[in-house]
Amino acid sequence: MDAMARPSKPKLSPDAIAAAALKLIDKHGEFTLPQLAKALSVTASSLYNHVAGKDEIIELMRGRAMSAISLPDGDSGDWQETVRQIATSYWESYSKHPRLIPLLTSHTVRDRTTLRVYDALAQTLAQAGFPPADRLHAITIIDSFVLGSALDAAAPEIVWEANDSSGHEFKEALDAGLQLEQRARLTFHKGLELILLGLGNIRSS
Amino acid sequence: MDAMARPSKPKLSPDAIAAAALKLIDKHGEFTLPQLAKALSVTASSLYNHVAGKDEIIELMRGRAMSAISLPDGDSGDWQETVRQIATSYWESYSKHPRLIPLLTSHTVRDRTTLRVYDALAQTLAQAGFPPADRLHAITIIDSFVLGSALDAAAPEIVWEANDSSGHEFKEALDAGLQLEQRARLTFHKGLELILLGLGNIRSS
DNA sequence: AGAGGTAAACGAATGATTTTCGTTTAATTC
DNA sequence: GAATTAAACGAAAATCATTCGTTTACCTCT
Repeated sequence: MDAMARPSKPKLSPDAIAAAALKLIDKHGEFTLPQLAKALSVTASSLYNHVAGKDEIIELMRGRAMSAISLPDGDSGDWQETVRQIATSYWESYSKHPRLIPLLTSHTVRDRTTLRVYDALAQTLAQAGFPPADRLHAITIIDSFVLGSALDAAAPEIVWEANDSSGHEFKEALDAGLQLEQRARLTFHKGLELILLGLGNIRSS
Repeated sequence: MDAMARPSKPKLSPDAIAAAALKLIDKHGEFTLPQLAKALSVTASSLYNHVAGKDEIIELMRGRAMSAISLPDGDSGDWQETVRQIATSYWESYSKHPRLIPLLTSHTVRDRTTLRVYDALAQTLAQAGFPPADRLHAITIIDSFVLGSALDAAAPEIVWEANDSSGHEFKEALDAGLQLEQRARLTFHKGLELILLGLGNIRSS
């Protein structure tokens, strides 16, 4: 029982690695391979038996977040309701791990399940009568807003910490705000409604 | 002329460092101190005579991007036009260096000029009659969308590269798109108009 | 004009990180 | 039962951010 060689049951798996990494991200906002290895009671080099490297671990975490998005099965008849469900689930999934987002933004998408979301949106909008060009605009607008909102939720509160030189109009607005978490959710929904309304107007023009 | 000690004219300055770093970001999407030092014909340790470290260099780049945003002087009377100008300038500034955004998102804001933009928005909305709570919502929605849109411009085209398993509705939408650069700008403006319209409706309700 | 202090470069060294490689041993397959 | 594969380890290389001591130019004060 001295030199640990191959164990009876594998101690690692891509999924276990991703889960442990995500736990570190949630707690510290970052992770290193030594940290991750220690959390898994393993050496850093052992990880390479299951993943190609750090980049792949990040992609695995993206996959976890994206596959948690629930997409409607059939056509509900109300495209706005369908888009609302997709976008909300999208946002909620990322908001559960806000500190993961900065990692993802500096990284090229290689994940397969990611496209699933765009496909669902495209299909819904197509059925609603959006021509191809408008479809792309709508998807991009929604995607931008969801990502931006989630990023906003990830940003530490200090971002909004008004200093002495800032006008009272901004301070006043800040005081009216709720806690960060509640505020982010409420603002997202307000913005989403606003966008859905606007998209409806565009379609019928 | 052997051992380079203090030169007659300083070879470095915080501004020169930030400019060189930004050039590296634009080209490679990242930068290391050895790279940066080589670009400036200097050793890495010399940088520490002008900046506190890598974090401060990133903050300097944020400052460059934010101070490039032009804010309207007085009240134009049309709050929507004013917000449009601010948001557009905001977006344009970041879109000139799209690959900088991921760096900034994983970083706490320490920059002074950043608040200037939020202040201008708050002031404009206050004059337009938005109560404090609505003001915060509006600012957050705009901020989220601008950042998300700029991030979208930063994402490499591969993000949208539909694979075999994706539905034809999405592929069709992609084919209708222009080049990445043009499309990003057009979509941003469409989305912005949509939000401005929605904010107007909210206000008068 | 000379002296003392500060500024700004360098090179070397430190500690952390990602990644690769060779070795060992358990499990599986023929 | 022999051979191959899988999965751990430890050691070592490459790169990075940062610190430190040294050297020398510039500036100020007397």
